[in-house]
Amino acid sequence: MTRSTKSKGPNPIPSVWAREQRRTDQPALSRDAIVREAIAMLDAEGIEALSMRKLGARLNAGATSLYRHVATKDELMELAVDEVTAEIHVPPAGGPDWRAAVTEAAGSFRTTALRHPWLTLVLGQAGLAYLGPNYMSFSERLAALFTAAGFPEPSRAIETLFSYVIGMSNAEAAWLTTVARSGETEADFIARLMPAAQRAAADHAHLAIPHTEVEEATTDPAALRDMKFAYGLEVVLDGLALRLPRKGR
Amino acid sequence: MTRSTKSKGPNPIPSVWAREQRRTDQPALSRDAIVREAIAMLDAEGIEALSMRKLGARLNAGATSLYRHVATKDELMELAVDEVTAEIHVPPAGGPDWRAAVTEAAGSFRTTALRHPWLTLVLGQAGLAYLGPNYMSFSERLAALFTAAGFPEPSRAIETLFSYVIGMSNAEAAWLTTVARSGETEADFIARLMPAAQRAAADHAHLAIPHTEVEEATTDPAALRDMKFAYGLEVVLDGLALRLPRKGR
DNA sequence: TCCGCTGTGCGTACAGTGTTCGCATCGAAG
DNA sequence: CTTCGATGCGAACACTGTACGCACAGCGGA
Repeated sequence: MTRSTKSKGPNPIPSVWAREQRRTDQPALSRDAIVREAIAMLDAEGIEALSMRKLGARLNAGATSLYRHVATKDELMELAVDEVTAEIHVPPAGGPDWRAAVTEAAGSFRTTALRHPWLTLVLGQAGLAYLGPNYMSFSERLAALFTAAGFPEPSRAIETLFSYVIGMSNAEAAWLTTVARSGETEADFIARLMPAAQRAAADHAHLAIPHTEVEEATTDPAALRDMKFAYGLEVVLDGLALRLPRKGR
Repeated sequence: MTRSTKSKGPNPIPSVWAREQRRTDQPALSRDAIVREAIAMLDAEGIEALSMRKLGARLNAGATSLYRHVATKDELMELAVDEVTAEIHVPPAGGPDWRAAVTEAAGSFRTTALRHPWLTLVLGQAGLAYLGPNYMSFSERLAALFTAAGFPEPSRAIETLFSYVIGMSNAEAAWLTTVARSGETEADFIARLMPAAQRAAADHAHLAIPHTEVEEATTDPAALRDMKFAYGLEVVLDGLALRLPRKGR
């Protein structure tokens, strides 16, 4: 008994009293808490800053403890995607103005994608597997909307529209991520890069940037982005409207 | 001299003769060779299988030797993107049928993106920096095409169209990557997953998959994808055509 | 012929990553 | 009180991108 107490253990003094109580102030480790914190980290620090160790640290837990609630990091990302999908608002089907409803849904997707700039990246990385409940109900509501609008092949129309919406949102999110990393405001960032951009475009006859656009980009870049998105959205909606069997306008 | 020859060195016998000649059979290490091999690896093994060590090994070189020709892995990816961009064919501006020309350019982008399924991922990851020469000339040719077609704001039209094209291609590329990882043919993969998909859609009234589509998906899935892409492309082009000042049809 | 220089390859090392394994500890059930 | 399943976690493994400094090849000039 008087043998040296193998002092290699986690506690220098192997006494029950020296050991700290289990912390119950923190809301404990649970799948939901993990996903919530992961989303917060992704939003704040970007997609490549999220590591299981850092996430564990923020939850006052060891890195490997997370694996009791989540099979793998990829699965965690799927859960995060599904969680965030719930933020997208799709108006109920059957309203009088299908274009307004679809515009609302598309805009809601965009603002969600810009609030969580990693969303479209993760969505694009895995071609499948996103059959989470929130994602399913999002799809269902969209399908209902387009069916009620009278589209003979609603899934085609949805695929077309959201290819545009996702593509555009993804580009915007990537841009905003770059801006955020620079630490400057968007307008300052643009102003600083403009000379280089114009020098690069100098050799190409058709790439000149009109003065009015330079003006707006350095004044209210967010408004310019809003307008660009709205423009493309109208284009796609116009094209889709032509597929409507008469009278749907 | 009879002391034990510190056998920790790279060569067991530290003799000039034991050392192997510098290999000159291999075409030497150069930036171009590195980029070419990187693209080959990306195409064959996917984006997350590319590591500097494996790439070095394939070039009969040490991992860190690559850094003499390439500043960082991100830079290497930019170079790969630009290299691959040269494969996209954009018809010359001023032809009689702008729709056919734009359709050709969009289709060429798509096939390139499907041949290199990592393209859209990398494109989306960095919002900027892709001002490589090939990418610039690609943009220039597109701008020329849309300007000649008579669009008052060609950059808006291009942005709209390619948001759709990139969004759609990205989704397809991700899907094909998933299929490839399964080791099955696309049709088999679909057939195996269909029951699960239908079970998942059972609770949602508007998500049923029409029988004709199930039929085609399990028979000639590539043709179905072609058709979906073409459908959305026509939609967008119809919408764009409405912005043409009269007579452009 | 020799010297130094510059460009190139690379072995070693560092700080990180996702994930596995086995041990310690807990609350609840028998 | 004992037993058991669930949970936390330290250590370890096989990787990753990349900085650093040494070794050496070829070359221009003395």
